Amino acid sequence: MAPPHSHEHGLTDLTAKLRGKERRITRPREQILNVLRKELHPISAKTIHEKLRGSCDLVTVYRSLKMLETMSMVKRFDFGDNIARFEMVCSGEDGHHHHLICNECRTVVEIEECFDPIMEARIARKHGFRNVTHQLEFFGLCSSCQTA
Amino acid sequence: MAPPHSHEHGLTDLTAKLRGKERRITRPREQILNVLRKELHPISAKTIHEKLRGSCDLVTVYRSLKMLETMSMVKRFDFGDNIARFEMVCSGEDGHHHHLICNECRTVVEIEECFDPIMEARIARKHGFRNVTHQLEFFGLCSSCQTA
DNA sequence: AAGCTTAATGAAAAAGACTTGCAATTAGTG
DNA sequence: CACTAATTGCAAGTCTTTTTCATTAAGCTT
Repeated sequence: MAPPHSHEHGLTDLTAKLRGKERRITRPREQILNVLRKELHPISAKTIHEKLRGSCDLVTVYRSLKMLETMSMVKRFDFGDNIARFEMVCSGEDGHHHHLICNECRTVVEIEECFDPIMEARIARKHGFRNVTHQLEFFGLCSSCQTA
Repeated sequence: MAPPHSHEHGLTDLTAKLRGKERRITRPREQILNVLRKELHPISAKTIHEKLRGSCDLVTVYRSLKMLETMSMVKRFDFGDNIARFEMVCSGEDGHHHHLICNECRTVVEIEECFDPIMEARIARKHGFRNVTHQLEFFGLCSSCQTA
């Protein structure tokens, strides 16, 4: 049984997910997942590319991330600075959680609290929407940046 | 007494806010506020520029919006597509609210429900953050797009 | 293990949102 | 009316992400 947030998703899962779906397991995709597996917080395509130290093109990172996102293996987050950041989805979970970001130093903290799902369901029903999810991020000043 | 969400913010408020602050009331700024006043949902700089039909440069729209944002006269929203959208802040309010966006046709619905402020305060305290706010948007499939 | 089909990659260029530099303009003051 | 500094327009630049297309290589099939 995998511990929660273990980020142990890897080649095995990739193989399983891609099986039968005219999709291929490639070097760049493995490597990108390896990088992501070690990260505790969402990182950008550019950062991933840097950590890969030129072993594949930045364009491939973008393409792979998009593909992995449609396979629900990574989740995209938006911290309001026009840079998409990605986190590996733990196997068995849907990757839904939120972050608290320092406006000053951009430190990121994972948040376990969530918007009330009952309220979300009510909002969906009220407006006739289906498959409603939400994107929620918190912003503020971390303790270090309050004094500085 | 202004009705809630009346969007009646205009030249008068602009004058009041800018008074004494080495800032000027200019044609483009008035016009941008006029456009924004008529809108029910957040719109992008590009859209504003189009509605102004070339009466000022797109760059000026960007600059004005940034300025109006620092004056708390408009609020920036982020619908996850790397396009900043702006809404006029109703006088007397802080403009804090959320939206429900259709993933398919991009229809926008204003949401009055909000994330529990007590929970937000707890999150802030727990991690030693101050001045914590949140960005919350809902995404789903609107009724029209469910059938299509 | 060689061959084949087609998905995936790299490299360059493009797209798109937004910013910056700078000379020309103009708001608002005296 | 003149003057000063904020604001504008235009061009060019930045930065993230996408597209094009020829080349490479996954993963069957035999």
